[in-house]
Amino acid sequence: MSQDDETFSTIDFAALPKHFDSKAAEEKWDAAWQERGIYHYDPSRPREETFVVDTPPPTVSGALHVGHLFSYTHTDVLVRQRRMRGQNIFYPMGWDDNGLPTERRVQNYFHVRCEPHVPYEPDLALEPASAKKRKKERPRVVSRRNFIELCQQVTQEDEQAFMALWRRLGLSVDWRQEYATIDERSRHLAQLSFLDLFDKGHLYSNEAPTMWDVDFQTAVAQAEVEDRPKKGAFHDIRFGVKGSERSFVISTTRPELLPACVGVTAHPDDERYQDLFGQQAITPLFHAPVPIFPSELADKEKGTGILMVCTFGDQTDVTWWREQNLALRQVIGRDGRLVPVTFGEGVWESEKPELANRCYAELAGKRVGGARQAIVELLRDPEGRAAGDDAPLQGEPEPTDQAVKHYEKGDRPLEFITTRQWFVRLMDQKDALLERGAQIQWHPGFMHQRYQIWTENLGLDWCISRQRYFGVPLPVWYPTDADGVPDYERPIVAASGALPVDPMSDPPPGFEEGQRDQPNGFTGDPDVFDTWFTSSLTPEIGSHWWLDEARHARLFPADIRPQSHEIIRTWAFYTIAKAHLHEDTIPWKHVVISGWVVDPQRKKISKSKGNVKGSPPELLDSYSADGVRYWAAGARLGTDTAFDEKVFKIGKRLVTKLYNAGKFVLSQQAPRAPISNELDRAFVAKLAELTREASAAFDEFEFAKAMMATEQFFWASFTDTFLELTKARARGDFGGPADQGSAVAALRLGLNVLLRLFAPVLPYITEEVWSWVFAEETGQPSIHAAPWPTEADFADVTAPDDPGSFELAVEALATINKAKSDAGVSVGRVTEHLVLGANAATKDRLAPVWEDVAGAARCQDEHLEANDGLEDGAFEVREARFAEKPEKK
RNA sequence: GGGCGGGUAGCUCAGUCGGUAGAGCAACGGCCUUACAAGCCGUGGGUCGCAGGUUCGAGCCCUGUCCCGCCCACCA
Repeated sequence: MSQDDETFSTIDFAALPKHFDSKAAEEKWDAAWQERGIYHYDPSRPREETFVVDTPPPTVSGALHVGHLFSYTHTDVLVRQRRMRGQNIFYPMGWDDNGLPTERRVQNYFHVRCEPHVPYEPDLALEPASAKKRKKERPRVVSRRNFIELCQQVTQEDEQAFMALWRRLGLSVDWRQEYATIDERSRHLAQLSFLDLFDKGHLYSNEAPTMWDVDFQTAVAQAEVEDRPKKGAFHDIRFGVKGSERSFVISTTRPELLPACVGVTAHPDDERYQDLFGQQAITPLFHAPVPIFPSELADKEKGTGILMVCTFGDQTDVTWWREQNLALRQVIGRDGRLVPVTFGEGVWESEKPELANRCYAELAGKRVGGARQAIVELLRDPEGRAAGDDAPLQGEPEPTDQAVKHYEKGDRPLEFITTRQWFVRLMDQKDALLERGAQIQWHPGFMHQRYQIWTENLGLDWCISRQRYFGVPLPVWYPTDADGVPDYERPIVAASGALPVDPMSDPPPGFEEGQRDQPNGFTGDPDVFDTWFTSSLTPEIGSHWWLDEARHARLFPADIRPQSHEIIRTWAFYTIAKAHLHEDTIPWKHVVISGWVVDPQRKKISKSKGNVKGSPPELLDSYSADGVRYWAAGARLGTDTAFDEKVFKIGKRLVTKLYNAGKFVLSQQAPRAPISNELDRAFVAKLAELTREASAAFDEFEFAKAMMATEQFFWASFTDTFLELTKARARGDFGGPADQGSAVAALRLGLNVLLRLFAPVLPYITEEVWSWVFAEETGQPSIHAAPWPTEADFADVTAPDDPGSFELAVEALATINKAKSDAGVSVGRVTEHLVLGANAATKDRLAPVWEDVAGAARCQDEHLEANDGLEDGAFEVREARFAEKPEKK
């Protein structure tokens, strides 16, 4: 590098490698950025200068896929632009290692099973289990605390790998702000959240029918439920009426629930059944008398219009059961099998207990599917009838398509099973939560509706307890009476100073460990939280809510929550609910929703569908981090994007072009001079316009628009045109030192500004080129700490005399190039003689930039002629003679 | 069943206030040109899903409709 006051400082062109080594640059610059701490959050700066990101913690249970690269790049692009605008960035990274996927992995990896009731082993040291061991030996039983420690051990390796990938992708995360959803602080805050909600009266526990997964054997929340299409069949079954010859036919898709029938209902206006209301129906096979009542919820058009109410077939059954105060006959057990019961005893009323028990013996112990087959056979036998002469089953089952509720991670339909669970009251907060949603800005705006619809349709309080082992324990114990029976109505909640606690290994306040599960002692609640109970605190985990009030005040509410749209009903919704219930506020100002990466068939790319194309490391190797980021940044928020390798290639090409253009511009030697030439000033005016456009787009979170405008300008207005037009003058082929200096100054300003406009999307190549000259010249060692371009960058350059002179020069050169193309000669061929026509006005306007056009066309003898037949701004080559192809050396 | 988003060149996508349809890639033709052949110059390519309506004028606004994707819905 040479430098003095008289000339521009330049690079030695020949000293730079011919090709840009992106992988080496990624290693070099990542290390430099970490070392300089340019991503560090500065707690001393005020809140209004700070931009707080509530980063989604990726699940640490598998590998990251291309969808992660996509959406995390979006956030990073926004963050980098804000950083250049001078904001103090808080950009943490969390790891979601809390939940079922990790639980499964740890079980497999160490060949262990968690059992909350066994004691903690402080010195437990396990090795990964061999395949042989997994096959031959029974899994080792460990305490919940040990299980959590094993999890942390397993996830640590993955977290290292994830971090390496994120850093290579160029995410400008402050790694000092790392957290995991199972780490001590997250457990602490999740339990604090429980305590606070408990104190405020937003929590309750009760024993009630809850959606239950029979495989995982846990309660699940409404948000974790999805409908799946399933083939079912209507079974028409004849019921009797007590003390009457009357009968009626109900239609059901779940005949196996017949023993659980506790009522019959029809619409109050249904004339077919009005005479039955108030009477008792008799079920076939089990001959249980059940009340017949009217209900607006019954649909006259569905089935036969009259239906059986069971405990429990669906949510409506639960409603009827509550409203009508019906009996509870729970036939399906927690494992999904029909439990043994005896008809004629207790709630299991029957007018023919002997027949009922004989029939039920065919069902007991079977799963739902088996029981259904068995009961259909029983129903074909006239012996079980409750009315009429024929068999209870009327005709053959009629196939139908149904939508059946499933746990999103489960395989079998959910059942409603009565268990004791903890709930957060949300049904009384719906209006308030809708109002909170309206206070947040959603990008794109229509995503707000997803939130609204979900909130409006919310039908249940939030069930937060899970009968799993790995997770954050509920900080609750129950006192036991003299018989050792727990009193669930008087829960003992942990003291806030003692958190985090594990009630299965820690005693509650005021008790000794020796009193555990003893009469007049206590028992620990073995359940853990729904993972969303912790995940919904990510803004508070980042801000250290309650643990550091001053920090919390500076970081909460956050500015942006980036996330994908399928978890609006879970992550976004619960986070809003928590901030509302805890602090009576919104958790963030903006929600930024990325779309999905889809395959050419428009299906979401996911590992389970097997349509994942390239692994992230492969993509980064093939196309460089900048190339991958280019692809991601080209997608608007909320819009799905096709996985298209062509786009990665274009990104890589752009990186190469920036490298080459940078080398060229920064190796031009010339006397220092202000930007004075007409063409240069016209170019700068366009550059200023681009800057305004890109800045405005970023203000609206529209990074794709900003990048595409910059890219368009870079090729069409910089490398292909301005650079070609000024090349000869920059070399000093004509004009004086002022003209030459003006050209080089404008080229450098153009490069400098374009690098900064590209920097949020292409952090590596822009930093590389920036480092050659601009870092020292501007005193900004990193482009990522340099200011985002503004009007101030162009303040010293006076406006062009003719704002259209740049376009005229481009058009004139294009006209000459076309003549060369038509003549089959390269644009580099010397033009020995040229007569260019334009109308008089256009000719006069072109005059100030004509030398540059002629220089770019390599003219030796050029003439401009008036030709009033042409339109304004149009040119015509009237005479041209090109040099012979030079001899090859 | 309700709602949201999309449908524009072979492909991926822009399209501002309603004012003569754009870019890149691909294709085709030419070019080794003192930054770059990982490049450059040029050429062709459209019933804007379909049908109506409003308007002097519609890719854009209104109505209907088809297709794709997604979200939601009490599954008798």
